[in-house]
Amino acid sequence: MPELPEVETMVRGIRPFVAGRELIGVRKCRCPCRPILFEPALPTVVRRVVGRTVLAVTRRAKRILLELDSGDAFVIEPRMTGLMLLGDPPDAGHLRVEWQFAPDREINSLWFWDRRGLGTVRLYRAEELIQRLGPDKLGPDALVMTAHDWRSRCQATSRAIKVALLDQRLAAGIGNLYASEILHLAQVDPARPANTLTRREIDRLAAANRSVLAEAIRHEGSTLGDGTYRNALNQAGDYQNCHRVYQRAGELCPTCARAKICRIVQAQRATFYCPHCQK
DNA sequence: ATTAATGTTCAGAA
DNA sequence: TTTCTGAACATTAA
Repeated sequence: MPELPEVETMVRGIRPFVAGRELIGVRKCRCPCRPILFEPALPTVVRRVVGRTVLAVTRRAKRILLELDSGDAFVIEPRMTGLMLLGDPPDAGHLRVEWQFAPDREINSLWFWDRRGLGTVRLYRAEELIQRLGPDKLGPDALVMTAHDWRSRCQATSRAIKVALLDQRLAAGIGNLYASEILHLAQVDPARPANTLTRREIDRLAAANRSVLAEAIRHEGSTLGDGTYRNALNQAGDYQNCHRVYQRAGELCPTCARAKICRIVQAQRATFYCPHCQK
């Protein structure tokens, strides 16, 4: 489940090895699963990128961008189980794409590995980037949202705040795991309609958002029970050990120690919260 | 051995 | 316009 902290960790992991390198090839791997969604078709991609240099490796919400000196950019969406890898993959059977760089260093390949195969790799022109990833489509990045952003965005919807947090137009980058964690730290009931939050509560939400995401990045993301998420060198993250509520139903609330963590379902997704201290 | 659950995004319906 | 539902997919737990 790569969310913002996991994708940021991937970007930081591959950047030193990829930025400034010249591409000499891109290929789809021969994995036994269905081929990855690749746009445009691979021969077109190859023609447009071979011989180009990767100027920058950046993150837009949960997407990874490889920005080329031609103005084109690869936009990679890991979705559920996608990983960007420099080292060995968790298993060789789900490798999807290989980017090949001029063979002048120890690491000359970047891989996209994806067990479930929901991830996508696209090549956008500069003008397409603005159109398809611009603020109208993507919303402000959760890592840099201000308290003022939070106030205006929360006011605009009557959906439950937990459900609204998953809307990438409201806060780009938050997913199901961090939504529960952020609301618990902010002590806000996940079922509260977003537009009923007080100014004070929204300020707590903004602060909790920032501290949870920053701390999760510091721990290189969360590797859950299935062990899918890995950093660029195929190492697990740490933040699952810091989870306050996520997948901790039945455990005592770490804040109040008076109630047990509950699991409910909102918009067909699991939510974890403390019924005592989240109001 | 079926069946449910997992989570992100998008298309399409309400 | 806004909100909701289901599909895409692979793997595991029940």
